[in-house]
Amino acid sequence: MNCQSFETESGYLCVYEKDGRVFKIQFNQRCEGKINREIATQFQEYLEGRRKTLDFPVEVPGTEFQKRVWASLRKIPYGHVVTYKELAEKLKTAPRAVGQALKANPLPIYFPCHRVVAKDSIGGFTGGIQWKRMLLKIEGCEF
DNA sequence: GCTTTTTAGCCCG
DNA sequence: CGGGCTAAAAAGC
Repeated sequence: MNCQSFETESGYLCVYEKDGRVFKIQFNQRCEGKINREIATQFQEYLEGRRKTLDFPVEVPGTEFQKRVWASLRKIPYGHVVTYKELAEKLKTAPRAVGQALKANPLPIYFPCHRVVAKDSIGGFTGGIQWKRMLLKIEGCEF
């Protein structure tokens, strides 16, 4: 596992890689370099199973609805899963709309969309269902 | 702008 | 399995 941080024209970028797959994470301008390295460390610790929550300030682009859904993801406890339907009921919307919003998740792991599964299956995950399985496994959740 | 299609779901027969 | 429901976003007009 490798995790690095860079400065780019639009903000800071954190890249982490495992098993040949790459996640790229973009941060807003307000993140200090010091905080940025701290963030990279948080991701690394999470992937090694030594950290349960990621916590740092971030601003992501999205509609009001999407941001509301993403925020709600962070209330799902570590190692716990909910279904699209349960989340939809909580947010007073429809399961498919939740799926749409999760698909647009700009910051996986920080917004733990892998903790949302379908009623009778694991559901989807952008960039590979293997990631979802792996992340759940890290959290000790066999699915 | 307004209309149609698409979607990481779900339920019923 | 196959349709019908559904809300949001994207694509089409």
